[in-house]
Amino acid sequence: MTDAIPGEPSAPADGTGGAPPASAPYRFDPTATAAHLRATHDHLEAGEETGITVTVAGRVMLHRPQGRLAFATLRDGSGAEVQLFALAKVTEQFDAFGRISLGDWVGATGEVVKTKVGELSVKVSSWTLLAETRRGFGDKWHGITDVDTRYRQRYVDLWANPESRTTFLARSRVLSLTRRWLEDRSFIEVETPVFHPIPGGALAKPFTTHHNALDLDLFLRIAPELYLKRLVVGGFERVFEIARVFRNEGLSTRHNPEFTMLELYQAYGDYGDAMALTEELVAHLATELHGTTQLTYGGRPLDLTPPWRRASLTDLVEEHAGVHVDVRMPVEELRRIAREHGVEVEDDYGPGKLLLELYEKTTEAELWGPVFVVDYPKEVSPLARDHRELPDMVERFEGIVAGRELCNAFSELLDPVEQRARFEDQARLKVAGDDEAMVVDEDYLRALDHGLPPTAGLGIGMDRLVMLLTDTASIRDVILFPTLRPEQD
RNA sequence: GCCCCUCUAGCUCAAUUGGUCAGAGCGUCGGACUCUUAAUCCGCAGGUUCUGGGUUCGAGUCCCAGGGGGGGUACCA
Repeated sequence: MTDAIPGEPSAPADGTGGAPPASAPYRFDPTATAAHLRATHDHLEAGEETGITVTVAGRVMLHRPQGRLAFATLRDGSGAEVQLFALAKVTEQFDAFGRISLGDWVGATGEVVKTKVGELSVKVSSWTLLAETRRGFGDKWHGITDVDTRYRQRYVDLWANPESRTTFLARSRVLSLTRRWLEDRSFIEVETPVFHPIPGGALAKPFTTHHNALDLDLFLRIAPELYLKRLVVGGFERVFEIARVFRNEGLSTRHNPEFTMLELYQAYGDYGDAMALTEELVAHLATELHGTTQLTYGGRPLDLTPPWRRASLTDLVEEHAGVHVDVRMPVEELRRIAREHGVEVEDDYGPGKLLLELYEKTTEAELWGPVFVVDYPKEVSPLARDHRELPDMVERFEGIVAGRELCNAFSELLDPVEQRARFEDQARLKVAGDDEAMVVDEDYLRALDHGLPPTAGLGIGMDRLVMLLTDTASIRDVILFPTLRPEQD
């Protein structure tokens, strides 16, 4: 209805004009959604009228004024579209209806009908402009394909590209279904601090910030793990948190500096329970979203049907690198094997680190999965409990799905004395220059002193899980507002 | 951090080997039209070709630097 000014706001400096129009109502009461109308009135014959009056509201996606008639296609929050059908004889302010612009928000009241050619419509008796667009709305056929615009102006992407909308609705469902599924199994959802005085629970570089009143340096959490286990000590036997975590690392199609991690802890369980829980949860989500656990990802089949394969890390290395390795081999031999397989090694790598490097460089990328990679070296797993059979190993697994890590879990380390020793090993690495190593968390050790029962712990990258379930290639396609460099004028 | 690719009206895209090439469709604005479906038809407006240098008689096109974005790699769960 107004001049859409390309690129720049057109509103006069005095603040008059522009959206929303002065005439916009303060509230509006739609009585039906487009999806509802389609579901209930699709059977109408062409030309049939119902006598039923409804009020709808949404954004104008197409507009076809035609003399004494005018049509507009309205899309609303239901994601569906319904046609508005205006006639000079029937519709109030008919002339103005003919000047609606693509992208305007319109509310309209009228009878549910099908036009002579069979299009379900609201025959508009009265209508109101709820907001007008002052920016061009994008190509009505191609939508918005420029990825910069899609990420920076998600509000445009969501309207212009239905598949984007579908993906984010799927994300919302995944979170909702996950909560319900866990609550049905007696897990309670908790919230733990985002500000940590000591970064912990994972090996990663933190963001730092400062609290002025306390004159205190704080870290944005890299994982909620240590707080959640404190809650198990406190008697919350099954807890979970859907936690935004922050890691000061590179960006990629699989990495965003802030991302969402589901962590859960289950008292009296071990890592075998965590595997069962993981595969059941993921299968449940796939079934709810797609009606099947047989999916495709990036054009490749992906069968999420439980049970998933379980294979030890060392067996997988043998399978893919063709070499038998064991964490108890002499460190020189492991170093030689690693070098032979083109793995760059540092002098201070112990046997466990060498084994992990060998696995990550030769094997991990070859795995499509789903597969649980089971049993990791103690040296690289400071929070996991000693393996009940294998020396120098811990009860830990990672789930690899579609060639990438989806989750990480273990039988939790319970013993405060052992935990202190692990922390101190980490602290030595930190001093030696490893800025991802952990530091000693005295309060966490004190919590363990109070007694942590046998506990299974699990962390799932929810962004990556949503990628799997929506068949999207980049994590930016499942994060509404991904981290980008700021625009500059 | 490093490497490669990319950036033209609001949107989607064109512009032989550097040579009136700055264009089209859609959208916007104005007009016509009583059942349209990406409606159709007529008309107007709309660009510092990401920015800044350079080479050249001549640069959207080639070179350099910077910026945004994408992909890969490194680091990284």
